[in-house]
Amino acid sequence: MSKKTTIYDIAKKLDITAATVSRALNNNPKISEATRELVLKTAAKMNYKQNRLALALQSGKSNNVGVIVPRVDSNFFGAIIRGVEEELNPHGYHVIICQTHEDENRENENIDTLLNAQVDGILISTTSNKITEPFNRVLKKNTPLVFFDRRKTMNGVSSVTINDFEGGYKATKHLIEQGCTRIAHFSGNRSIEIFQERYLGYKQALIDSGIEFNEDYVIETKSNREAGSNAVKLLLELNPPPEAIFSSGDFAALGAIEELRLRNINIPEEFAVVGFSNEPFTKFMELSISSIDQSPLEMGKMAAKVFLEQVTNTDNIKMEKKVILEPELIIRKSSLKTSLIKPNLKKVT
Amino acid sequence: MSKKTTIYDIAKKLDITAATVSRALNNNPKISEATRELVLKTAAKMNYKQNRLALALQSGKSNNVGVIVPRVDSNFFGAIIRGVEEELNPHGYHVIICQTHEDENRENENIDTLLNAQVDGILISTTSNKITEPFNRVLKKNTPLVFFDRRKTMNGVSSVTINDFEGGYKATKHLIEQGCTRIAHFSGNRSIEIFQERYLGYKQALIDSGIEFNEDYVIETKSNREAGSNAVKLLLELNPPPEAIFSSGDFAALGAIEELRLRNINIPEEFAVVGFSNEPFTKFMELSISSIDQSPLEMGKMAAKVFLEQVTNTDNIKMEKKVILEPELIIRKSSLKTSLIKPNLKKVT
DNA sequence: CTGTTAGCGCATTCAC
DNA sequence: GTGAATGCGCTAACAG
Repeated sequence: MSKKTTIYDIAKKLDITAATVSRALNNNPKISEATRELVLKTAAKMNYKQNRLALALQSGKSNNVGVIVPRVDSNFFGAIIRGVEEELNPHGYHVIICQTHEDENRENENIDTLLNAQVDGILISTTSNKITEPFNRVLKKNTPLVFFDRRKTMNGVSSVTINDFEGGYKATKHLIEQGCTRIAHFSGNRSIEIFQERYLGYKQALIDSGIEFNEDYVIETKSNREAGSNAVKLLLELNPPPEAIFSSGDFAALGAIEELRLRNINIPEEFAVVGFSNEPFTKFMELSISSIDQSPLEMGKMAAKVFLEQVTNTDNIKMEKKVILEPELIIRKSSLKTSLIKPNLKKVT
Repeated sequence: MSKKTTIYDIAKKLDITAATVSRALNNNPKISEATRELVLKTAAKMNYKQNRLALALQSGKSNNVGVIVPRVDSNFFGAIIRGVEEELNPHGYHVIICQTHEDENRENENIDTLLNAQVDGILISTTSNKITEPFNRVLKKNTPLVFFDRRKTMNGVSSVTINDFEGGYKATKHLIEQGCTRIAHFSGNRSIEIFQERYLGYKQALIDSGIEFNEDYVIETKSNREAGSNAVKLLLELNPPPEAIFSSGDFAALGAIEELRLRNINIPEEFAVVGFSNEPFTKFMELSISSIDQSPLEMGKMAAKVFLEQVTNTDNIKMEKKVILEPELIIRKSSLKTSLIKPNLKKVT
C-alpha cells in the first residue's frame, strides 16, 4: 500500500521547504546546484512520483485530450486514434476515448463530461451538423477543438479532412478511363458533408468527360453489404443498366459485387466497381476491390498536430486551420480491365 | 472565455457557504429542501459544472482507467476497447488508451505515466511475461489491475482470457471430423502463453483421435501473409504433405490459402484451413475462412466488469478472479467439405 | 441544518 | 537561493 511520497515528505527529510523541492524538481534556475542534486537524489531514493492530478488542478492543464468517434472498433477510426495517440504521447498527453454510436445526444454528453474532466482539447469526428450547446461551451471555455473527417462549419474551429470531392472525382475518372460511361453511384446520406462532396466529385468527373449525368444512377445506401446488394438489384432493372459503380462505402461495394457474381456478371469486364475507405478486406479479397484510401493514420496525426499548434499559440486568440488531405485511389482487380479494348457488354438500345 | 463558475461563486451569490452548496449538489441528506432547490436552481442558472479534477485530487479517485494494448488499430483490440468503454462509461469512468507496439519498455513507461496520472485501474494485454518493477508499483499502490487476452502470472491479479487450449482443440477436432488426418499447425511464438495453449489444444485433439503427432507439421510463424505463404511451401515439401492446417493466426492462414491456390490445390477438398481470431476479412472472402472467434467485445466488457468488482469490494484486500471465455469455432468454406466422402488426395507412399 | 476549518499535492507569488 | 504564504476547487470533519 505504502502512502505515496509527496514533495513534503522529501522536504521534511532534507529539512528544507516544499517550495524548494518543487523548484529543484522543475529545474528552476534560482536554486543552488548542491540542493538541486540532493533533492533529485533523495527524490529518486524515496521513489517520488509527481501527482499529475495536483499539478493539473493548480495549473488548469490536465494533459488529457478527448477523442470522440462514432465507434472505436473500425479500421478507420482505430487508425485515426492510433495516429493521435502516437503524436500526442511524446508531448505528455493522454488520450481519452469516447464513442457516440452516431447518436447526437451521446455526442453532446461526451463533450460535457470531457469538459468537466478538464481536458486540454477535444478532437472529434462529429455525427450531426447541428451546432449544439456543448460545442458553444467548448468555445466559451476556450478549449481547443479540432474536427476530423466529419466536421461542422464553425467559426474559428480547425479541421482535418480529406478532399472527398477529389476522392469521388478520382474514382469516377478512373472508371471512365477504364472505358465505362454508364457509371452509377452509391451515395451515403448527403446531408452529411463528406457524402455530399463525394457525390459532387462523381458528378463533376462525369461532366468533365462529357458524360451525361443520370439521376437514376444515384442511389442512397447505408454502408453495409445488404444495402449494396439491394441497390445493385435496382440498378440492374434500369434500361440501360449501368456498367460500373462508384460506391461511397466499401461494404456497400462488397454487397454489390456479391450480388453481381450471383448473377454471373463478370467483374471487372462487364461491370467495374470502386469503393471508398480502403477497408482492409478490400485488399485481401480474391477479387480485390479498388478503393479510395483516406490515410486515417495521417489524419489522426495531423489532427493531433493542429491541436498542438493551437495549444502552443496562446497569443493568437483564434486560429482556424483547415487541413485537407489528398485521397489516394488504390486500383485493384474490381475495376482494372486487363485489356483496353472495351469488352462485350450487354447490348443496349 | 468566461471564467468557470465554482461553488464559491454560487455560495457568494446566495450568501451561504461553499460547503452548503457542495452538500446541496451532492444530495447530502442533512440539508433543507428549500436551500437544496435554491442551490440547484441557481447552479443551473449560473451554468455551474463540477470540476472533476478538484474532486479527483481531494478524493484520490480520478475516475479514469488506463487500457494498454499493443495497438489500437486492429479489429481485435478495437473491439475490446469498445467493450471496455461501453461498460465503464455508464459508471462515470473515462478510458485512457496507451499503445505498446509490442515493446516492453513502452509498456513499462505507459504503466508509470498512468500511475502518475492517478488512474483508478489498469487493464492490460501485456507484451512480455516478465514481471517488471512498474507492475509491482501497481500492486504496491493498490491500483486494480486486470489482464486480458495476454496475461502474466501474478499473485492476486485478475485476468480475462479465452480458453486458447479449447480453441486449438476445437479447430483441430473440426478438421479431423472433416476427414483430415495429416493436420499441420502454424504456431505463434510459444513462449507466449496463448500460443502455447493453442498448440497444446491442437496436440491433444490429435491424440484424442488416435492420430500420431508429427513434429514436422508444426511451424512457428509470424501472423502475416508472407509467413503463412512461406510456411505452407515448407509443408508441401514434406512426405507425406499435410492435408490441413490449423493456424494460430488468420493472416498466416490467408497467406497459406493464397499459396495453395497458386498451386491449384483445391480448398477445402484437397486442403482444409482453419484460422484464429475471426478477423473481419475471413468472413468476406469469397472463399471464406473458418476461424476461432475470441469474442473481443465480450472480453472487453468482462475485463471492465472485473475491474468494477475490484473497485467495489474495498473490504477484500485481495481478490483474484480468472475469467475464461469459451472460444467459438466459426465454420466457413475453407474447411467445410461438402460431401463426407473423402476427396481424392494426392497419392502418397 | 449550516458555518468553519482543513487538506488533497503542487507551483508560484512575495519576502528575506 | 530559500522560506512562508496562498490558491487551484472541492469535500469532510467538527462545531454549533
